[in-house]
Amino acid sequence: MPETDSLHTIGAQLRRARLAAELTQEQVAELAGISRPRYRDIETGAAAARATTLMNVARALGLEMMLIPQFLVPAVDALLSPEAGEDAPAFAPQPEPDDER
Amino acid sequence: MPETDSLHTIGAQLRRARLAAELTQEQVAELAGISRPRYRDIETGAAAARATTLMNVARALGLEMMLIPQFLVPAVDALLSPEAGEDAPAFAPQPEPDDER
DNA sequence: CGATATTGATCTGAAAACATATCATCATTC
DNA sequence: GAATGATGATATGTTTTCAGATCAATATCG
Repeated sequence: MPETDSLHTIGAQLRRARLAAELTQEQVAELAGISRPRYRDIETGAAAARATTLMNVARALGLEMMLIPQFLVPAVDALLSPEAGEDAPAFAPQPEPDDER
Repeated sequence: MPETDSLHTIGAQLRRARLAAELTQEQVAELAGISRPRYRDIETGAAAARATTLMNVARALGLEMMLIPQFLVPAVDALLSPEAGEDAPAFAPQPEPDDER
């Protein structure tokens, strides 16, 4: 069970959110403060991002990274399933200046 | 808002889950397949883990990493609030968030 | 057709996450 | 007080993420 599966799952989720928001890879990368090639690798599952990078990318797409107790995952999935694909309502791409260096 | 806040938030969450499970840092590190110093840095928020590493750590603690649409975060938080986290009965006694419909 | 936009891909080099080893601190317990 | 166990911390070296640049493939459109 290579963790490449997890990477592809995350990437697919990001891609769906990105297309739903009608953003290009470059725009998401810009919002998340990373380069386009890097975002491409994350979205295609070619490479793992850092936790902080993934959080920035997720927020740029109107998503939030959360740690859920495993026994509550079904309940959360139930919350997600009905309106998972809702065309994004008020989603505010904030410039989010971050990433020290 | 530096992302060190995010790291501390995640770390605190991991620590709470670890103590609830009565595991040592070394045991969690072993379960997650990383070294103890590395897990310590993650738990204390001293350093960011890779997304894959964070997922392995989370699973070792009975947690699952999920990407939640931001507008659903309050609902998920409500699910988590009662007694998030430890000795898990097969299903949670949900206090029925008196949410209208 | 030619121009533009989006995405896929590769290369170089720097920065950060990793392992491993070692030592310090602070409890607890004998 | 000495021994044990858990945690904090530092140092060295390897691996991987990252930026930035560049080029190719595939649309889409005037």
